[in-house]
Amino acid sequence: MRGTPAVSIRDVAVRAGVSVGTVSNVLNQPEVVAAATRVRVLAAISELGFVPNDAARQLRRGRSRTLGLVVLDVANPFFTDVAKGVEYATGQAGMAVIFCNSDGDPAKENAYLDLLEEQRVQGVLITPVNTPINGLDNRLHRLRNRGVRVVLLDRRSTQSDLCSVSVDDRLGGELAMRHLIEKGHRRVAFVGGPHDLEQVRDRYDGVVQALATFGLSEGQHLRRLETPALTVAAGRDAAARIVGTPREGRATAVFCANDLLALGVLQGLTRQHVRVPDDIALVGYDDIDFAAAAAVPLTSVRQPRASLGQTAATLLLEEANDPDHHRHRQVVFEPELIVRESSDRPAGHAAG
Amino acid sequence: MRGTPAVSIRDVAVRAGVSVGTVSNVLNQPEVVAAATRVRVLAAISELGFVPNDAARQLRRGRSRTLGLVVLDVANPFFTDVAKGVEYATGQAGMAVIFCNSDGDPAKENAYLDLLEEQRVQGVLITPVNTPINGLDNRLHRLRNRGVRVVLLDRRSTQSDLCSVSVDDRLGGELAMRHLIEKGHRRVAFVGGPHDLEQVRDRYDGVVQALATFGLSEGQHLRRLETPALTVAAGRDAAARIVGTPREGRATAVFCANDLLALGVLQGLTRQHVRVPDDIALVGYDDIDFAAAAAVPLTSVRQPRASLGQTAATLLLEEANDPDHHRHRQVVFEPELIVRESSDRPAGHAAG
DNA sequence: ACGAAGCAATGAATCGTTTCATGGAACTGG
DNA sequence: CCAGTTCCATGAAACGATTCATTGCTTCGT
Repeated sequence: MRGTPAVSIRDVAVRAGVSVGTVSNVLNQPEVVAAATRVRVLAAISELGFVPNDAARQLRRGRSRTLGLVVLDVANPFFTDVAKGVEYATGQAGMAVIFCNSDGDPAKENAYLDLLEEQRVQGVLITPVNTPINGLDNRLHRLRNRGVRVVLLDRRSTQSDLCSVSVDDRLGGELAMRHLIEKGHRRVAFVGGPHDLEQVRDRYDGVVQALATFGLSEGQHLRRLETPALTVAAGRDAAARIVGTPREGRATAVFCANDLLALGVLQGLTRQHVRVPDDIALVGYDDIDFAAAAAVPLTSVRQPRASLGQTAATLLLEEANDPDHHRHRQVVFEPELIVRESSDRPAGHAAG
Repeated sequence: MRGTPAVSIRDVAVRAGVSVGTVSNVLNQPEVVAAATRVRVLAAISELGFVPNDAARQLRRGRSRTLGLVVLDVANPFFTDVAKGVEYATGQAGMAVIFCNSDGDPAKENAYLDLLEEQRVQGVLITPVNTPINGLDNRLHRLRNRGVRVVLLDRRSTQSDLCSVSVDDRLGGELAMRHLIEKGHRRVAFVGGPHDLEQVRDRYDGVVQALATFGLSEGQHLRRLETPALTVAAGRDAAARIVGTPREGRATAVFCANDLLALGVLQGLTRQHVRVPDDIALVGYDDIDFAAAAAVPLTSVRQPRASLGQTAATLLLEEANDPDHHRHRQVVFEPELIVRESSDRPAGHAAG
């Protein structure tokens, strides 16, 4: 009942009446083996149900067939979509992904990096917990020195000695704000925070940029509501603050630094019987699946999530396959504004 | 610049002036090594930055330190939460998880199982694409015969030779329906499908059971709307059908087989200016995070997702650590009704 | 008919660990 | 002082694959 003793390449060799080297050749470079022999070996493999032991192969070859993906939160749809992109690219190349969840905790991140190093992964795709300000953090640096390739995910590498794949957050903010301005909104609230998150800052800068483009002053047309986190609860609170202000000075549109905030704002507004988009327009960021699924479908800035993952994986494989000619690249994707009902009405046309 | 040649246990041995066996002992059973020696070896390890090669260890030991998790969809919050539970349990035990996404495609599932077999994983936690009607499907059977332990996730094993971890869907349906009946609803729509999904059927059966408990007839009080899938779009369509029926005969409450459907129904109703819960009460299933985040917070049946994953992993580790005394178990969790605003109003009290 | 060349297959060495039989040193008690 | 224990450390074998120098056959050209 307990597992049958594992079948090794040696058993296959015996069964097929050839040497182990030949079996290995059938597996790895079938073209050098005579057709008749190959057929015989394949038959033996299938009769015995032989499955190669990857540990042995890896040991001999010196490198593994896997790569690590370290994200901040598995439960975040953003990262699962990125993961799908990674999976797609690696699947094509016959590689496996070890999916790790740092949960934003540096200790967990470290533990996973250790594990990945023990696994001798070909490389690591990572959204680091601590944004590497000046080049890489020590830990990642050490990894690289050991021959583990590193690609930053959703983070822009400031140094050119490292591949990175990110999205232009400034542009995203600008797109969203231009849309609201064009719809006629002149009092807009920006909801997001903490403001020292690079992504929040960049999106805000884009907003300011859009105002400038239209010759509108920041002080007069923009109100910034800082939140303690990018969560639904924080959005709900922000909505309360917005509704709390007298109607005359109240923003006619809200742009949130991510969709969770926007969903929270929507919930808060709904609770206070403020209608979206009739009374207040709403724009989110990320275009997670639930943005389109909201009670009022949410306008949002879409990031090419799957492409992010796929490109990151491709860069890594590229470097792995030809380390000598590899030039590190910093790929920056452009986000796209998806207009839906939550902002699709000219400002000030509240239908009673 | 390219990676330094890897440091092996032999280098550590030389540096510390001991034999390789001793270094290995420091790593695996420190207590048998004299304190002074141990200190010296540990110093050498840290000076050289030695990281053990897991492939070699695995090859020698014959088993790996990893386990596979195969789910139907990484992007589904249900599975990511399960994954978190798995991760928690395995992290405790110092094991790694290879997270695989079958996407409901038998071919992908198969490819991943091959890969996991090559990795010689200790075991596999899987929600199989094809529900194993009579015991295991061939593929999983073969795996088991090879010594790979298998635990079914979110599927009940009908045979006692296999561990499984699932949730009582019938009870979940019953809880939801009792709640609606107690709130005074007497015309309820059940939205879900396709009806040959076991989970949909079980939840429906629970609903019928609840009606019976209250002595209410199925024909008179229940209307079943079958959907082609458990998606937001399908929910939206269902809402249109509900709103399409004349007010007198219209359901006063809707129970959806999952939260995606419920969110779709909510969207559809909102679009038609039907208010929830004032005009129609709404109950979902799964209690995904976005249920609480909906414009009208959704009542839903919560499944202990993380516990599912954690328990599955624990069962597997248990079996792995002591195969001889292991008794296969089929764990069935109880779901819990989380009442929120979407159903928290007595029937027929529409506020104008 | 003989040497060269080409093609297939061989089998030993190797990767980095763990494991375990063996050995030596240091103690113990009589 | 010796036999018996205990305690540590040693070093070679083994895990299952890949790799490559070597060998054995054919075939070909002359």
